[in-house]
Order: sequence, then C-alpha cells, then structure tokens
Amino acid sequence: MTRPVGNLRVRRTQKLLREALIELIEEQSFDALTIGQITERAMISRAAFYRTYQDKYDLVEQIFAEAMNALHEAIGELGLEHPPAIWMTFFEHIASYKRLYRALLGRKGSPWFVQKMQMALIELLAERGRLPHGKDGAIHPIHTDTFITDITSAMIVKAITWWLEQGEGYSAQEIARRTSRLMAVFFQEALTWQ
Amino acid sequence: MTRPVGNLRVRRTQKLLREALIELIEEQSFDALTIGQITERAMISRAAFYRTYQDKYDLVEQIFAEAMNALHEAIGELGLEHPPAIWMTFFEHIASYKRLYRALLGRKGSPWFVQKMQMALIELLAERGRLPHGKDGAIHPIHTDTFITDITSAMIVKAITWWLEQGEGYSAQEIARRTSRLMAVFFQEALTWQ
DNA sequence: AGTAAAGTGTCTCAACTGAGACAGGGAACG
DNA sequence: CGTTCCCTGTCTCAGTTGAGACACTTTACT
Repeated sequence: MTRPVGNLRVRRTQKLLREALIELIEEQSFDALTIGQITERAMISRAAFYRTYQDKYDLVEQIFAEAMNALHEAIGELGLEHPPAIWMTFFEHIASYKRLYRALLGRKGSPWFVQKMQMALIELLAERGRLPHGKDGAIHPIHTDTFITDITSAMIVKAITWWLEQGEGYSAQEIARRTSRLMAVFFQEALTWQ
Repeated sequence: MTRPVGNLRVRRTQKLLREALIELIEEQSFDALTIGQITERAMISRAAFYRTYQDKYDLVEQIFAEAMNALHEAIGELGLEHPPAIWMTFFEHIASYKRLYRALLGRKGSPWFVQKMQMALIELLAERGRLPHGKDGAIHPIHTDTFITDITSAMIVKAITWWLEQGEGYSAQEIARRTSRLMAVFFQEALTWQ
C-alpha cells in the first residue's frame, strides 16, 4: 500500500527529487531550501513537484516513510528473541540510507526532522515493547513513561549522528553492540525508578 | 549550433543516459552493454533512446562531440604563443571529464573509442599545426606524416589513461609539463628524419 | 543444424511532464 | 510605509515520454 506502483516517470521524478534534496542539504541547509532550488537541481518542473508533494516537508516525510517501511520489513523478519540482532539490523538500515540520514540529522539538517526521527523511534520501541535482553513479549511499563522514551530516542539519534559524522571507522556491528549495551544499562537503572 | 537548446526533458534524458552509460561501463564493459541495460539504469524507455540516438556508439559520439567542443572553446581562448599552456588546458579538460574518459579509455572501455580519441587528437594537433615551442604559426610538415601523428596521438592517449588510472596523485600541471617535454623531445628527433 | 532466449529497431496511444502565466504572501530596504 | 524581489501554490495546453506489441537479427546452447 502506498507503494510506488507508479510507472517509470513517477518513480524517476521521486528519485531525482530525493537526490537533489540530499545534495542541496549537504551544500546549504534544509531550512534554507526552496522548492525552486530542489526542482531545478532535480531537473523537473515546479509544477511536477506540487503534483505529488505539498511542500519540502512532505517530500521528506514520504522519503522517510519509505525508509521506515524498509526498516520494519527488515526487523520483522527477525525473531523477537534477540534484541542485539535487532540493533544490528537497525544500524545496517542506517548505513544503507547513510547520505539521507547524515544530511537530515546533521548540522545542515533540521530540528524538525530530528524530532520526527525520535518520534518514530519511540513508536518502534513501543511496538517491540520490551527491554533489551527481555525474556517475554509483554509490553513493559517502561515504554509508557515519556520521560524515559524521550531520553532513549534522543540517545539513539545521537548515536546515529555520531556514527555518521565522526565514527566513520566503526562498523554497524560495533555501534550496534555499544548502543545495545548502553540501552541495557539505562533501562536497568530506569527500572529501579518504577 | 547543435546546442542543447532542447527543453528540460530532453536535456534530462541526455544527462541520465550519460550517467548510466558511465556507471555501466565501470561495472561491466562498453562492448557488453545493451541498449536495454542503459535505458533501464537511466530510468527512461528504450523508445526514448532510439528517438535521439542510433545506437550506443552514437550516444558516445554525441557526448564526445560535446566534450571536444568544450575543449576547443577552452583552447580557443588561449593565445597561440604558448604551447605548454595549451597542454595545461588540455589536461584540465580531461580532469573535468574524468569519469567519462576513464571509463571509455580504460580496461572496461573500447578500442573503438581509443581510436576515435586518437583521431580527434590528430585533428587537434593539425589545427594547431605546429611544434611545441614553435615560433611561427605555419603548419609544419611533421603534422602530415601519419607515422608521426599516429604515434603522437597514441602517446597522448597513453598519458591520459596512465594519469586517470595510476597517476591519481599528480596534478594536471605536472602531467601537462611531462607530456609537453616528451612531445618536444619526440618532435625534435622526428625533425632529423625529414 | 536447430532452437530458445535475448537484443534490436520501430510504431502508436495514453500518460506524465514542462513552460509560462497568475495571484498572493513575506522579507529586505529605502 | 511602500516598493521591489523572490517564493509559493495553482492552472492550462503543448510536448516529450512510457508501455507494450511487433518483426527481425543475433547469440548461446545442444
């Protein structure tokens, strides 16, 4: 659903806009971008842009939605038993959308998107609904404490941006292991508050 | 003339085909490429390809023709007095079309294009019609000796491919100086044969 | 040689896109 | 405060492109 079943032209337009968006964020900043700049770089008309998207935020939202779908599919294939494997998959996902995330989460990115990403992570964690190394499938009350979920999502986003901006030398596996451990410690501490 | 006055769509199609061509040569080889592969990568229809080009050779020829126009313009701006400057401009031109030349002249490239390039160089040298460090504008008989012109063009093409494939560390200026000197020595020797 | 698969080159019609104009909003500048 | 300039968001029509089919040639395998 909402699949890009569209024919070639539509998919091509999407792809060109996507690449143009990322390039321009890298060169300038997301906030400063105009629709005209994006369409010019993408070599499509402004009219074509408005036929599909409301504005640049809508463009990013659609791209991000697709990325999250891909992530869900990748994670969905995994058993529910091994959280570290999920983190591994998660950071592999980040790696495969490297330019996108670096652009949107980095210095030239947008606080708006950072928040969006954090909200997506909170949802993801709630769906998965249990602790790293948790033993059962029950939703843990810790995931309904917004203080905890907010801080958790910020931690993860920071881990991502650090990796993309400074941690070039590290593999997805290493980052996944580190993050997984951090999360475990953090949740364990948080548990004592309940 | 023969300017890409075409509207946006036409120019976009050209650009996408161009990039697809280079990518695919890098991955496979020019000779093995099919029109279908190129158009699929470029995200355009085969029909659109055939509306503009005869075949993949035609595509390369048009791209190359534009590159040579750019080179002529760049060289044309120079005075006729200082051959080393011309070599400098020449290798800067190569640098600005780096991926194209590396793809087409390299291992994955095509002997057909190598020959085409050599012929273009022979023409270029004949137009310029005189020795490196030559003092007058007269066409020198050395440029009508096909033995000499053929070997010269092969030398230059080899200099280009060496630079693009192994000489990453060298600047255009260094390669230009080397080539200029080599040519001077070669022509001087050739003069004694006349 | 015989045959299946893939590529070529061409065509038509529907569909998507570009050009360009328009009214309106917002920021910079005097 | 008004003017200028740029951006937004929308519209229409002409123009380019995609889908898919076609006959033919080439390639690869037996």
